[in-house]
Formats: sequence, structure tokens, C-alpha cells
Amino acid sequence: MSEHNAAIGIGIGIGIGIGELARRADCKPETVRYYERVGLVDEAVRTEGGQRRYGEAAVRRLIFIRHARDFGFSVEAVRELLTMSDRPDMSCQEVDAIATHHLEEVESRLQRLEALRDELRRMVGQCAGGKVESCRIIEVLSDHQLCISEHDHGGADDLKHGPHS
Amino acid sequence: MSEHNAAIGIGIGIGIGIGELARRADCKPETVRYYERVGLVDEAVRTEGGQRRYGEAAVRRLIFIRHARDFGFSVEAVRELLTMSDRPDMSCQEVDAIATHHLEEVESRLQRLEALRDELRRMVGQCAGGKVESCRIIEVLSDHQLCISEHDHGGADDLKHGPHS
DNA sequence: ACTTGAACCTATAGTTGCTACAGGGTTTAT
DNA sequence: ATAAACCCTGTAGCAACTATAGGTTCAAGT
Repeated sequence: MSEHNAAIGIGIGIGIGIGELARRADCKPETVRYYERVGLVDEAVRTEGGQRRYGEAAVRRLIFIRHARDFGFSVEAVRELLTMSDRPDMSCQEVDAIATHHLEEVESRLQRLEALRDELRRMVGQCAGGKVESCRIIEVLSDHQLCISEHDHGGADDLKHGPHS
Repeated sequence: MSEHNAAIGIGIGIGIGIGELARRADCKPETVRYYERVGLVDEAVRTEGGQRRYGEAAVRRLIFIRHARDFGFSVEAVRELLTMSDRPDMSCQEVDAIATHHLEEVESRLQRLEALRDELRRMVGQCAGGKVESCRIIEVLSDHQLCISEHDHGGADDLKHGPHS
């Protein structure tokens, strides 16, 4: 049996360590411990010495989480998605709602980022390469009037916060 | 003279308080104090009672900062831009370099966000509205193979970190 | 059995750019 | 004189990790 399990990759009574788990989901051990702390992954079985050991289920769950995070879903959204994926009999309406909402946020962010890009292009395009004194970039930054779009290309925040649930 | 200054908006010996300053640059007093802490704005003159008072120069500087932040420049980038705008005789090469670099980052982020949007659209579009069991969204999240783009649509980080300097 | 070195443990602080308190003091207008 | 509106400092919080310090355990080789 252990040959079979070796082929699968995880022996039943043994399991893999946190490093190997992290490698399989393309993240770091710290991230896994973080997910455990915030309750996205269950507390792992421990060896006598206190080290975490994981099985196939944990690998699948972590890959799901990392993939959803890759898609930009917030940790809270991932938590909801996980809850639902644990209940296969449920209607997937809510899953769809979360994904659709997220898509909308990504689209609105895209629009604002495009406006920002246009404004930056204009700014950079107008720099004649002289002295700071007459630098178009500095001027635009000093005077909002010089922007085409009336205020708010999304703003710095837009580039920071992930779209939530 | 105080009538004239009232017209300008800031009396010479008096100055405005932090609240008024913040209002003029469309931010909050806390933000101004934060900028002071990190050295983006100078320490203000204080009243006898210890309250900050500002003049026109501070208003201009803060507006510049907020505008640059609106453009998505990081605080560190803003610091450099400020240093340069303080030296009008310098060549604006470096200004241009910062802005161009920032533009490039915005553009690359846009691309990844577009890929993400496409993937999300596909995912949402394929949801047939049945049970979670057969939910296409859950499936895609469980299995990266189902993505069109080979891995890495930018990732969650992309939606969080602002583009730096 | 022993030793080495990689992997692991916990707890805590740092990242970015603010924002939000708590628990006071000051200014200004009536 | 008193109240409303403003301001002060210091600290903690947000998201989602990442990094570090200082120690323990595991697995493999000799």
C-alpha cells in the first residue's frame, strides 16, 4: 500500500510537511500558517515533536485557496467559496453572485486604471526634456486643472485594495 | 493688509489650521500629520497652544502630494518628485524617468488585470446555474488546468500593491 | 548511536498608506 | 463663561502576508 501512496505522493500515516505542502500550492510555509490562523485551513495533525503533517485533502484545499487568491478574490470571499464548495448539493447561485460581483469590481478597476494610464501617457508625452522649471510632468502634478478627466482616475487606493467578495 | 490676505485666504501671521489645509487638498488632518511624520511635509509652525499653522506654500505642497498620490505614485516616488520640483534648475530627466517607469507599471498591471477579467468572464459565463457539484466556477478554482492563460494573471498581489517609484 | 543540516516551531514586528480611536487640550464665537 | 468646533499625542487597526529571531525536530548518512 505504501508504494501506491508513494505514487500518489502522500503516505497515509505519514503525510507531508508544511514546506512540501506549500511547494505544491506554490506558496510559502508562512502563508499556510497564516491561513491556519485565520481559519481558512484546518489545524493540521502534528507529529510527536509538534510539526504539522498534511494529507491530500489539505493539498487540494490549499491549491483551491491559492488559485482563488490568484484570481483576486479576497480572503473573505475565498472563505465563502470554500464553504460552498464543501456543500455540493447547494445551488451555486451564491457562488455565481460572488464571482459576478468580483468581475464587476475588476471591470470598474480596469476602467479607472485605463483613465490613469491615459493621463500618465499624456503627461509623459508632453515632457520636452528640459529643466524641471518647465517640466510638464511637474506642472500637471502641481495643477489638477491640467488633467483632462475631471478628477478621480481612481486614485492611489485603487491600486492598493483588492476587490472584496 | 489683513483684508488682502483674507482674499488670498491665508493671513500672514496667522495661517490656517490643519483641518482647513486638509480640506483644501481634499484629504484629512490625520493624513497631513502622517505626511509630516514620514517627512513629506515640513513640521508646521505652532501656536502658543501647540496647534499647527500653515501658509500658502504648505497648501501648494500638499496639493502636489495628493495629486501625485492620485496618480498612483508611491509615497517614496512622491518624495523624489518633490525633491526635484524643489530644484527648478535641474534637468527633468529624472522626473521623466520616474513617470515613465510608473506608466510602465500601470500598463503591465492593466494587461494582467485584463487577462484576469477575461478569465473571470469565461468562468462566470460558463456557470449554468445548477448545483455547486457541477459549478463551473468552483471547478475552475479547483483546477488550474481549466484556465486558458497558463498561470499568473497577475495574481492577488497585483490588485493590492501600488506601483512603486 | 551520533551527527549534521534542512526543515520546522512560536511569537513578534514589519510592510503600505493611511484611518480610527481614546482621552485629553485650545480656539473662537456668542 | 461656556459651548462648539477644532486640535493635540499616542496607539491600534486594516489586508494579506513576509521576515526575523531564537530555538526544536526530523531524516539521512556514517
